This record gives sequence, C-alpha cells and structure tokens, in this order.
Amino acid sequence: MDEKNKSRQATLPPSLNERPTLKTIAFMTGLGITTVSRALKDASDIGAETKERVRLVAKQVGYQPNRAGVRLRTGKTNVISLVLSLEEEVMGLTSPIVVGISEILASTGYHLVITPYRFSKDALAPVRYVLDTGAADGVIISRTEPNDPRVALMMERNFPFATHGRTEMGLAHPYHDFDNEGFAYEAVRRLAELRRRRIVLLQPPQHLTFHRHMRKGFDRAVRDFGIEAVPFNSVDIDNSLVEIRAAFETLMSAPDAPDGIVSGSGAGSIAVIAGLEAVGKRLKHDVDMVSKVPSDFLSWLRPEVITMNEDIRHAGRELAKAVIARIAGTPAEELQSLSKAV
Amino acid sequence: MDEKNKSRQATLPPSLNERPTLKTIAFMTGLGITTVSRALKDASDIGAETKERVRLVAKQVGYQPNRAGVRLRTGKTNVISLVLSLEEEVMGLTSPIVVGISEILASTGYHLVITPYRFSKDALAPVRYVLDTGAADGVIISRTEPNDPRVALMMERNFPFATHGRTEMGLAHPYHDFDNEGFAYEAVRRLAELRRRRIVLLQPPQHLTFHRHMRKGFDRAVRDFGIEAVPFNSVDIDNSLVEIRAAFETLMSAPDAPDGIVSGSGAGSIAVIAGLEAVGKRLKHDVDMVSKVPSDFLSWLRPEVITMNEDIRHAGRELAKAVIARIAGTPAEELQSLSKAV
DNA sequence: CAAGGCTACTGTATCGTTACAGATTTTGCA
DNA sequence: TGCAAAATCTGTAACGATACAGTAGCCTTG
Repeated sequence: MDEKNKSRQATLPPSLNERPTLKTIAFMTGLGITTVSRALKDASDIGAETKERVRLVAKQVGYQPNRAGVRLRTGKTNVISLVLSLEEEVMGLTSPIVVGISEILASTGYHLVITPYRFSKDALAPVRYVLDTGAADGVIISRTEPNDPRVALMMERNFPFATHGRTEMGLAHPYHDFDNEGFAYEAVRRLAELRRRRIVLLQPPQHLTFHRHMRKGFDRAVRDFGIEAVPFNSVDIDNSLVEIRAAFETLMSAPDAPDGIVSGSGAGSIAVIAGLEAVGKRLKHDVDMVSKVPSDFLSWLRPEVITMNEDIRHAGRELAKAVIARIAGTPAEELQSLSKAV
Repeated sequence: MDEKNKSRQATLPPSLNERPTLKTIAFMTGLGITTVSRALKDASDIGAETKERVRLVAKQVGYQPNRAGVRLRTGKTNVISLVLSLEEEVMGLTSPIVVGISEILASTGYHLVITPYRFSKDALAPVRYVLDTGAADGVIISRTEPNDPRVALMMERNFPFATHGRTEMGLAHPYHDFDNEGFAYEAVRRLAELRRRRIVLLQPPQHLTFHRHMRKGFDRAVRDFGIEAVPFNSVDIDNSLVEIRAAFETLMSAPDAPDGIVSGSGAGSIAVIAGLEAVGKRLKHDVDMVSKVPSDFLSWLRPEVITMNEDIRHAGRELAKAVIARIAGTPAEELQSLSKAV
C-alpha cells in the first residue's frame, strides 16, 4: 500500500485527545520532529520565528516531554532521591525536610523520590542502588558520619549529592549542616548565666559527625565558663524515650546530680523531662535545660525549657538547592552551608 | 565492512562494567533478546532449562531492568505518587505515612514519588499532572472531602488510587480511614465517666469528610450520655496554634466554660492546653481532655490528657497495599479499611 | 561567478524494552 | 511414514526523545 510516500518524518496525524508528543507538534507545524525538539530547547540553529511558532503550538496542546523518552535517550532522570532511614522515625524530622526539598523542586523539572533503607548497617545499599540503576540524577543523605562510605562511593563515581551534616574525609562535597558546635556552646553559656555549675549533655550517637561538633562546642564552653561537665554516656539521642528516661531518673537522683542539661534532640528532651520530674526535680528550680528542637511544640508545653530551633525545612531547601547546583556543575566548595539556631 | 553478518540480534559483545541489559544476557547465553526478556518473565513458550539458565546469568551479572525502557514501551511507571500538601505541615503527619508506605513498597518494584501542592485550592493540580503525564501507576491522597473532585477525576479516568479518608459520592474506591466517629464517641464517653457535663469539640475543618464523622460520633455520645455540647466554631484543627490558643483562652474564661474537651488533633491540643492554662485552669481539676494523637509525645508531657492514638504509619501501610492491589485489579470494595485508636 | 560559509532545517540511528508475527524443530498420532 | 500440532525460539517495529551527520538554499567575497 501507500507506506513509502513519506518525505516528512511525521506523516500520520497523531490522534487527538492522546497525549501530545513531538510528533504531534511536528505534524501541526509542518516541521520535522528534530526541528521541534531543537526549537523547544532554544537551540541556536533554529529560526526565531520558527521557535516562536513551535512554542506557541506546544503550549497550546499542552505538550510535556515524555520523561521515559528523555531518560532512555539521555540518561537524565530528572529525579532527586532522598535516602531515608525508616528507623530515624523518632519525632519526624522527615516531614519538614521533605517539605523543604519539595518547595525547591516544585519550580524545577525534578521529582522527589524517597529511597528508604531499613537498618543502619544497610545505609550503603540504597545509595548503591541509585548509582547502579541510575535511578536519580542526585542524592540527598543524612545521618552523616565522619568517614562516610556513602560519600566515598559517590565521590568516587563522581555522582552529584548533598549531605545533611558534614564529613571529615578531606573531600569537598555539598552539604548543609546545623551549627551544633555553636548550639552547644551557646546552650552552656546560657546555663552558666543562670548560675548552673554541673552540666550534662544528651548527645548524638558517637558515630555521627555532629556528635563531634556538639561535643566540641560543649567542651569548649565548659572550659570557657568554668563549668563542671557531668560524664554521661549511657544513652544518646538515638535511644528510645523509655531508655532515656530511665537513664535520667538514675542520673538525676544521684547525690551529685547535674543542675543543667543540654539536650541535642527535641524528642529526647521529652524523656529527659519525664525522668527528672519522676524523681521530684523541677525545671527552672532544681535544674535548667536547653534543648535543640525541630519545632516549637516543646516550648508550648514546657516553656521553662530554653529552646533553640533547628529549621529542618530550611535545611531541606538548602540541600535541594545544593544538589541541583551540583548537577548543573557548580563546584562543591560553593555549595556548603551552615545554619544557626533561630 | 562486516556489518550485515548478523544472524543474531546481539552480536557485539556488550562491554563489561557497563550496566547489563537484556542484550548482555542474550550475548552471554547465546539466546535472542526476545527470548531473554520472555524467559525472565517466565513466559510459557520458553523452555524450562532455558529459563533457568537465563535467570542464573541474569542474577550473576546483576541484571535489573531499565525502568525507562519498560516505561517507554509499556507505559508502566512502577511509581506510586503520594500527593502532599506543603501546608498540612503542622506537627508532621507526613513522616509516618511516608514511612508506612515505604515499608510496603520496599518489597515491591515500586518507587515512591512525592507530588506536592501548595494551596488547598490547587489540590486538583497534582492529580491532574499525574494523570496527564502518566507520572505514576497509582496515587495516594489525603485530606479527603465528601465530594472530592480528585476522586471524581480519577474514577472517571479509571485510574488506581487510594484515599486517606472516605468520601460520600456513592462511588466505591479504595480507602483507609481512622474511625473518627468511634473516637469522638469514646472520648465523650470517657469524659462523661469522669462526670464532665459540658463538653466542647475541637474539630476538623468543615470541608473535610472526617469532620462529619467526628461530629457524628460526638453528637451521638452527647445524646446517649446526656451531655451538654458547648457550641464552638471559631477555630478548627487547621488553624494555627496561636489562633487556637486565643480561642480557647476566650472560651475557657467565660462563666459557662466547658469542663471537658475533645481534641481532634495532637498539635491542636498543645494550643488548647496553653489556652486553658493561661486563664488559670488546670487539667484533671477544672477540666478533662481527650485528644487524638499521632504519637505519644503528648502523654509524656501532659499525662493528665487522655490520649487515643491514631497509627498513621499503619495507615500508610494500608494505603500502599490498597493502591497496589487496585493496580493489580482487586475490586475497590475489597480495599476499604477502617482502624480504631490503639 | 565559483567557492566557501552561514542559516535553517531534517532523516537516521539509538537508548532498553516488549508486542507481535513468524520460524524452526520436535512431538504426537493416524 | 506423513503431517498437523505443539514447543521453542527469534527478528522487527515501536514507545518518545535526542545526538549526529547531513542537506538545501542563500549570502559573501575575491
């Protein structure tokens, strides 16, 4: 039959009320598919008037590039993957970070994909998955360690990513971090100002980088203000609330109990308060407390606690901006930011 | 040159340490690409021994189907989209639902994509986007309304979805919902048991379906237990904490203030407590309160409040299971579930 | 006015997969 | 033995996009 009479690529009228493709626009404008493709990306070898016409028709029919097509041909996924531990689900830091990232991605072509992992020891698996399958153009990770194998892997493969938290590997990569050192220093300073003399720190787990930062700020302030740091390693902010409460019940009922507490986590603070109140101590009277918090719920219910807010949503925004810029080629050194308590 | 001597599809040895494709396996096994493809999907026209061989090699080389290829050819995205309001970010219900969904999707081939929208009036936009671009195989939405245009649209297009919350459109669709009627009824019952007689309800906004459920349970209990329901419509759980506190300050300082409170939201309860305490009332003495909560933080800080837990993570799991089953063809009627406070 | 260069456009091949329509060999049975 | 049916396997085309290598026409320029 009449199958060979094509001088154009696009000969058959693409049926309406199907999703428009380049072919649709090519047919409507009488141009070649290639021309339409290049016109839409504003290539230099397409006439100005043609571009205008193509853009108009594209808009008219509501053209949106088929992501699978682009991805297959170019390898670009237009996806940012947020790697999440299903366990760090204590007091939901996830919400605000997801919201922050979404806010930024909304005005770009990127989609946000959640890539979960179940146990801390599997933290590398999701990253490997993304790298091996090319599931995303960039990755955001959290719970960063000083010597983080995920960072090493992605750097080695030259894969764009940003970390919530810093590393200590001598490698420059995009990150956003809260100034935990500043937080701890300031926290101790405030307690010192309130004439507290024996201060304890509920700190992050040892293996996370920000443990060091917080510790550093705490220790420095302790020296600067002549405070006695109460040794305390039985629990950290990753322990369950029940464990934290138990530990603080013990600690606070000892004869040499601390009179000041710095808590590195809002959720942890709840358990701390429960613990100290269980042994009859009262905030502001027997003990003062400064807590880092992700939202202001604690100050509503226990205004006696001094809170310093870590804006996780802002962190999400910064991280999203950083990965995208990294993908676009911005040097990692320019994509590192720190934020203070607000 | 020697370019036409192919009796096989796969002639050129696919370079190693590139991502393996069907071609790689075809080359290694000496089979055709089609055969490999069909062998891996256990098609009936492939020999048992061949299938075994193909599976072995596939596993050996770590073959994972290229999603873009599959998606382009079949239209199947292997993506579930969670449609999220960037505003419902009060007290993060997002975290647990994301975690719950992820838990289920982890053992399937599905990825989770977050599709956000900014303002309530744009709620339809993300759904339309997914439908128009084929961005996902299924959608999960929340903040369901009795007559929900999103539901209408997806039903009309016969697109798989599940809703967090029910509708009242006479259409059967998959949903998971918390038994808000049961919650409110039980809440009032408990307050009645504590000899409270004038009870107020901090309810969801009128336009959401579960407003009706909660209201219904509340009103029925009020009748059953001979309680006086205190009229209160100045704020709902979608108002800011500051607004809620202000409203409750006013309410609780009135001469005929309620002596019992039912709160439909954990975050809202915080503001309620702040409000009543600001005017000198005390929980358990002047007033009792029952609150629906998504986590147990409230009972740690205000054990005087009676809490009833809504397991959002479980809801996420149920919703994920429901969409997937719907995609697989299970009738909507079999994918509807309700859960009670735990 | 020929040669070269520029502008504007286009066809072909390809990414990885699967639907479809064969093709080849083996088996079953009269 | 002959031949249809069954059992296996395979090539081609297509999904939608883009990289690449053109082509055609027109304008300079010496």
